[in-house]
Amino acid sequence: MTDSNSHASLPAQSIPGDALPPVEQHAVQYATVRNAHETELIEDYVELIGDLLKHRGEARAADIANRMAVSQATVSKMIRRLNELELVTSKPYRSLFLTEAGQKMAETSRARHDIVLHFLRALGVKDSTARIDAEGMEHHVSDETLAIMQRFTEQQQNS
Amino acid sequence: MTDSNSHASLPAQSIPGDALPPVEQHAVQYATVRNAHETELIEDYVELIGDLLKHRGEARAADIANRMAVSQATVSKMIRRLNELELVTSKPYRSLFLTEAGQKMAETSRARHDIVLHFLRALGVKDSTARIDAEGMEHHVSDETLAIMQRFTEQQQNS
DNA sequence: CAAACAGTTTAGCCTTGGCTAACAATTGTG
DNA sequence: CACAATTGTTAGCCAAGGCTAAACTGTTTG
Repeated sequence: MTDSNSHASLPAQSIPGDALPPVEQHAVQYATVRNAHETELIEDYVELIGDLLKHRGEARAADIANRMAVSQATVSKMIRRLNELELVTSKPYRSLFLTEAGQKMAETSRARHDIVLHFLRALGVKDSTARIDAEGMEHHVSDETLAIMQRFTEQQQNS
Repeated sequence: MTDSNSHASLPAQSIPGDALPPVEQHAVQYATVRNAHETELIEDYVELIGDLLKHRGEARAADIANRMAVSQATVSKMIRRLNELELVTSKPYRSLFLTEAGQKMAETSRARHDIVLHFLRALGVKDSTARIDAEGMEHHVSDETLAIMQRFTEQQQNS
């Protein structure tokens, strides 16, 4: 399969997924993924907190624990980290709030998430699957790809 | 799967990414991602070992370390795990080999990886970006979405 | 054939992100 | 208003996946 594209210019490395990439490039791929993993969870929390604030007016640790299917202790520990990172403010036994940095992160994450989700739906993936896939994919989609996904979704809609 | 949209019945949840999903569904999303993370690294190793065997005839720990941009000690430890999981066989100071289970996993991973990579290229993402994104995305794409991606790529090519 | 070098493994450390159990504070109700 | 229920926190455990440093093989070569 897959000579790829037949007509375009593509002077790039392209070619099938056949040969091994050069070591340095390969290393960058893996390092990028590893890196993404470090921020992933943080972003998920911040994004969720943002959503809860928006739709519920408050974000309680218990809510987060339920929605993430994780123990309250885990959430509590995580909130301490988010505090240290100055992404949220929290007084014990009160709702959480996002700092400015937190809000910015929440918006960015939410936007990425929505673009990926809408793209998958536009592609023809059914809703429940799209939601799951989007949750996993969102942290691994580059800006370049994101832009293309968005364009694709728009085209699909005006048709 | 995948009649999808526009005309069909879809009584489903659909609608914008606007409302919060019901708690249980939300929980499943996160749990699925967490789960994927556990196997991700394993799959990456197995896939890479398979590729090295195929293209180089042997898979040495040093190679893996270089390509993954990780220390040799880390690789060594990981190989012990892969051994325990009966995915690879290794004699000390010799090349690695995949067990049957390992080969199967390598092929599956490789196939997923290629589908995602080719899809991204077909979408118009440039090669170097596509490689990075594919590396991160491959573990989070459902079979349903994968099938759709493959179909899309094929259509794109016969045009 | 011994020494140097490259490759591998082991030991021991660190951080993250889970968990349970026990305790503390807040809220809601009889 | 007291006390039960809910919610949050803390302590202490575990596994995974990194790291460096040190020890050990195996191979190459002077």
